[in-house]
Amino acid sequence: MINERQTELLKKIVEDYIKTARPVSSKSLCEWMDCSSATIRNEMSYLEEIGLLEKTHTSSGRIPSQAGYRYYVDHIMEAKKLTGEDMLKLQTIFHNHSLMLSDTIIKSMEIISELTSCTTVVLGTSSKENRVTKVEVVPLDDQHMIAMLITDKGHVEHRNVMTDAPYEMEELRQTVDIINKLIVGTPIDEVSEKLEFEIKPVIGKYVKQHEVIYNALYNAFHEATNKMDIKVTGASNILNQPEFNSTEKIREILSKFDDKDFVSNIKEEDSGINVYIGSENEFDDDVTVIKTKYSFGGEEGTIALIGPKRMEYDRVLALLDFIKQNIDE
Amino acid sequence: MINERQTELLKKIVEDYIKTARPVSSKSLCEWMDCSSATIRNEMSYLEEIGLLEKTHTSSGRIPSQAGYRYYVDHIMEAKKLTGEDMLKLQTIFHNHSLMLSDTIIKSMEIISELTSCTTVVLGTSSKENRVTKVEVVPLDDQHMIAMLITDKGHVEHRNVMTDAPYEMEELRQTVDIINKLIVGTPIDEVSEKLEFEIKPVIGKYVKQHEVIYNALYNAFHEATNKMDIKVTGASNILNQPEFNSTEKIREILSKFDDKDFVSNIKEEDSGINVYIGSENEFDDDVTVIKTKYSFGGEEGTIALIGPKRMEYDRVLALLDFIKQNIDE
DNA sequence: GTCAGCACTAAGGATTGAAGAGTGCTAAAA
DNA sequence: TTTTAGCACTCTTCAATCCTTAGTGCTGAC
Repeated sequence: MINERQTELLKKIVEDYIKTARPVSSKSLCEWMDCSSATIRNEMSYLEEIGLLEKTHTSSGRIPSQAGYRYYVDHIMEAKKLTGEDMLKLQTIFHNHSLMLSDTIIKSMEIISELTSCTTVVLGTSSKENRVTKVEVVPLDDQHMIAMLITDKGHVEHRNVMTDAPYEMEELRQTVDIINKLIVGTPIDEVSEKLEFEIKPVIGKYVKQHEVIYNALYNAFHEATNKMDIKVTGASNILNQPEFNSTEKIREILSKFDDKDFVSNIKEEDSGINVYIGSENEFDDDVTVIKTKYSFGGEEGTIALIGPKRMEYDRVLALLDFIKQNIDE
Repeated sequence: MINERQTELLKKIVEDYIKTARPVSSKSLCEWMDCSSATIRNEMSYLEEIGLLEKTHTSSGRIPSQAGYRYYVDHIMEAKKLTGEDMLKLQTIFHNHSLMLSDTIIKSMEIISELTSCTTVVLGTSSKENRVTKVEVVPLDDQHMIAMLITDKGHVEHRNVMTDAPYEMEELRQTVDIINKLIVGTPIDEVSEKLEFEIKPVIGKYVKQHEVIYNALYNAFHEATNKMDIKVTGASNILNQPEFNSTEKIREILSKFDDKDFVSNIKEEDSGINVYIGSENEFDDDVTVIKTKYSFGGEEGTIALIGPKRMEYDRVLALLDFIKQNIDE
């Protein structure tokens, strides 16, 4: 479809534009291509014709179109090694073993956000593979308690619970015993169901105050097994990018970052590292979203990076790849 | 210092400016004050002379100066009741008892942020009054475990821990038993100390693998008792305010919101609801910070609201007061 | 296929002019 | 002594205009 020289040219234009954020003119490439600007213009107009380049106005230089970026990412760009500097910054975090995995991920994404002036998102859920290891309830007073749920993969959720009426300690103990006997080993996405249809009747049989205690605990565990952690880091870093210089655009993008339901849509299904450029993503036509799934033990989630279409694809991919590798240890 | 008519005038100017975000002209107040614009100009120029008003340029209308806002807040503004609408939106949250307190606070601050187009901050710590109720450790495999610490006021912290070398289950159990026997009742700010100087020697005496297990647990509990929760909500809402219409300003403010160390400085010492206008706060000369301490059971923290100096002080104060009241139940 | 040359286009910046919204000041009226 | 009408003056805002500059497209020759 496009010959070698055109490929080289496209590569150069994409990379120049990524670096400078200004349309690339034919003249600026004369020296590099060792020919006149007219020749380059001929090639450029061909690349424009087939949709890989575009102009911002009739007499401007060329910038890559969405398809141009796509072609660059798919066919031209070479995988890059991390620079020593980038690697160093991340490694110190992964070598700090006292951090929880989720904190490690969040911290590294913070760093990536700074390194690349993009915004990063970490979506965590505990996966279906998690099974309940233990349920623990610590009473506080006669109407409050803490309910904890621990899974075999090391995930912990806890909720402060208030009952609608005072309860008896002994009855609470009984209830928890029953739950523990019946629930251990249940995959967490089946916990609510199991509580309602299998465990509730048993409790009803043995415990007097079953209504009050069961309801409170059911709510706590139901919530705990259905929550999704969302962490957006470095939302302001993306403002360093010259394309976000209108307050309108900023408002638009940032309010999307604030919208949890919207952000949680970023969740990735595919297992590789995938690049969604412009309209290919649901987020905004002016950004590129790069995302990948991770899973370690029972923690499972998506990490994503959001930046201008004009982003350093090779570097960003190298960084994400490094993180992904490290999560899988 | 200023007579009644001047007070009325200042009040009107502040409130008009808060509403419209435009300098208030003498002519626009003629009808309201039932006199000519010249008379109003005379009064205005006096208020300017004593520093309560200022102009944006020689022939503009007047806007309140920082001192003007201060005077308004201290001497003129009347406490306002919440409107039914505002109250309704908040009440539904406070009546949902299945939420943890901290979630309730965060949710209500989200709503306030939206209602007022300000950004809100919730800083939570578990106070010194929290005492350890129980320490629980759940082993995952021979090098991983979950360490949990529960306080009498219902605060829970947990960490996934990895030891430097494999450990024996039995030894872990012994260690945890010892810790539990000695640590219950300790105020959480003394936990690290107690572990190091009183508990470590005992463990050393009875447990073979004490180094490996103790170190891992010490790190977990040390971190857990020193952490501070920071939650910034509605950072993008503040962008609706017309004063934040330059990308420079936006960048400046938002990057401060992203800086956790900076945000944690907002912590409030005083117990009332306090208003810090412009240079009175550490945040930025162009904003007002309103903050107050809350404490409920052992949870203690600060809630703050950050917006333009031109904010609806009466409404914001009423909203914060309502939350404060509700936290204290 | 490459290139020099030229006509053409749009953006960006500087300048100008007119309109509008205010003020300050002064002298007269109340 | 306070209020007011009137006027000169200041500054902002907006649109129109002009110039410069950085590009392109095209053509015809090499």
